[in-house]
Amino acid sequence: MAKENYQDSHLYKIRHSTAHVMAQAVRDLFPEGEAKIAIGPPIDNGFYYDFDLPRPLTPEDLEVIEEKMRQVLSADHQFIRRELSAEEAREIFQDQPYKQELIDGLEEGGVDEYGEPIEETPVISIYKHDDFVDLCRGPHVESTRKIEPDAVKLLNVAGAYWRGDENKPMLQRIYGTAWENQEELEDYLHRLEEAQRRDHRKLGKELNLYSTDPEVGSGLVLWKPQGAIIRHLAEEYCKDEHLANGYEFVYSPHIGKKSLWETSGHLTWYQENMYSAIEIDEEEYFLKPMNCPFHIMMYKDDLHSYRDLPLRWAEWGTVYRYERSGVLHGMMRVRGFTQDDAHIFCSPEQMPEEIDRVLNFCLHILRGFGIQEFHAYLSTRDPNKSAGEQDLWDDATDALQAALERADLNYALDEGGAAFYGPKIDLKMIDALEREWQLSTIQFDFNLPERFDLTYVGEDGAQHRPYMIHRALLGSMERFIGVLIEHFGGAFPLWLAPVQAVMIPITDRNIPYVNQAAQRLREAGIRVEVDDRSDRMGAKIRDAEKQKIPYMLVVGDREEEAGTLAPRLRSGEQLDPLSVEDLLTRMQKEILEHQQI
RNA sequence: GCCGACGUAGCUCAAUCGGCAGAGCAGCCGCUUUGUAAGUGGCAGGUUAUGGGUUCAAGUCCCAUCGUCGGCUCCA
Repeated sequence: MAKENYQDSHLYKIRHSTAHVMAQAVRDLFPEGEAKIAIGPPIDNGFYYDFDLPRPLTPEDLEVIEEKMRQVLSADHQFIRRELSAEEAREIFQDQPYKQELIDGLEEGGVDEYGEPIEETPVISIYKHDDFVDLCRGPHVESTRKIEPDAVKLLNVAGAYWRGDENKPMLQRIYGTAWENQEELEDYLHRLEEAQRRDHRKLGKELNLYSTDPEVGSGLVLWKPQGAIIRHLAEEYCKDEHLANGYEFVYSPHIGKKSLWETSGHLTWYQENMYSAIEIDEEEYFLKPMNCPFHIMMYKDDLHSYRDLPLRWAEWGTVYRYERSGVLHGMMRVRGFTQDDAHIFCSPEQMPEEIDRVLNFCLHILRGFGIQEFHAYLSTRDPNKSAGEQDLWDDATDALQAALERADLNYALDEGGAAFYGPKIDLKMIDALEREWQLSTIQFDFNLPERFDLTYVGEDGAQHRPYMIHRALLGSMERFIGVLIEHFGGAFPLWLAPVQAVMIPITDRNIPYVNQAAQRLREAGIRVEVDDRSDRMGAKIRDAEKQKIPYMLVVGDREEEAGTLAPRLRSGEQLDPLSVEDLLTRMQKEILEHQQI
């Protein structure tokens, strides 16, 4: 739903109004004046409200609050708007320090009551329902009667900084959801449950793809065979495509001397995200948080002519970054990960075409994995923290924008969101719970070529500064496979499935025939297993379904006599019996499909 | 890092008020030879995350550490 439509919708008003009712209920849970209320906007799929309370809220509190809300909602309390002066508002909210701060902001102008910047001069208004008054721009439903009590549910309590600033007090945030009717609420809760089934952490365990261990360390992923084969296949496909698209591969070490990271500026700008120094022979080394300095040193090892450019150097480079403990998340946000990194060195003239190439290559790769939907962002310069000449920035930003438009991508502008060293395009995917994860990034760098004094000899015989583009298409193997697990809900397409087919003999009599057929498939490169346990077929099918194996090949006496296999797909669909050769043809065709996009 | 919740067998979970650590699945050993989502009997499996404390007695209460989850902040 487009944001504008949502903000004008009835549902938006319902959620906004429900947030007020929740704040009222929370206020009533505490002695007068002890509950300080902050802000409570509608969000996608619900609303929240932030409070500063004398004690932490418990799940039991949520039930009490919900019950109180139902009482208020089943009565007919009008939402009444009134505009007033800052002076009068301060009087009304005299025991509410957070509201006082909001009123100050509104009076100064330039921000709305949520602290978001706005163009127009804000009008200060309050909304009152029952005995609860809140500073609010609205809009609201006419009356609490317009909200269905059975379509409201409080979900959880979380911490949130006042005004999103980690130097400000930590408040308690209650998340809730509200819908037009009970059926919609239940649909939503059902969708949430479904989404949780797709969580890569859950599937990672069920499908035995990866693990982590406190003894190894937080945010360090152990790729088990079933996960490693998926990664291997993904890498193999990508690497072949890189070679076919004008890239060369390089390798670089995992550590580098302190002086390297001083020159690159990482020790100045990035040290808090780096693992601490390793000292040996009175020399300090650091684990690499990025691959760029190494690729740059390789560039510097030779004298380059304009005829050599562009150079496209790729590396599946494993980097280590200290991520704060609270941000770690399954495979999606980790401390050690392998980027499908590349650096492109080109002349200024080549730059627009290179950007185009990279973006198209990126889209090609993602489509090869069946990924069609993502959110594209163009991040532009923050004048307060950036290196490089403005006209260089303008050229680069124009090139990125032009490439996005030529590729016919919808994108959002993230103004001032660029890194200090250059503008960028990011592609983000959403996970099962609609959280965004950045995968692809195409970044300009006006900084490192300067710092390392990179040059090439131009047609004119003079030294010129090359342009440098950092890019990662999958982002990191950890995050990408994590996203992919959720994208497919664990049911990987045939080419990526760890086990592509399982042979299911109905009786032990059929095992020799089945082994023979399996051998033929294996020789043809199919990853096949034989389930020769003395279990019933039904149990074997159940296990294969749980492992989301694409092909179940049932063989009983009938098939054996006819020289066929009876395939069942994981969708439950049963195909007509096929000979091994016909099955192989079918599977091989299906395996290659992803490359023909 | 911050706020909150949580941590019991490989997995999913029980264990009343602080009073004998238990089940299903998975595993192993049998029996069963099966026709499209769980055949059946037995065996084994535990320093209740780790370390301290309170108590006659701790999975349960307290403290610390580690880890996980939900958010926030961050994400060159």
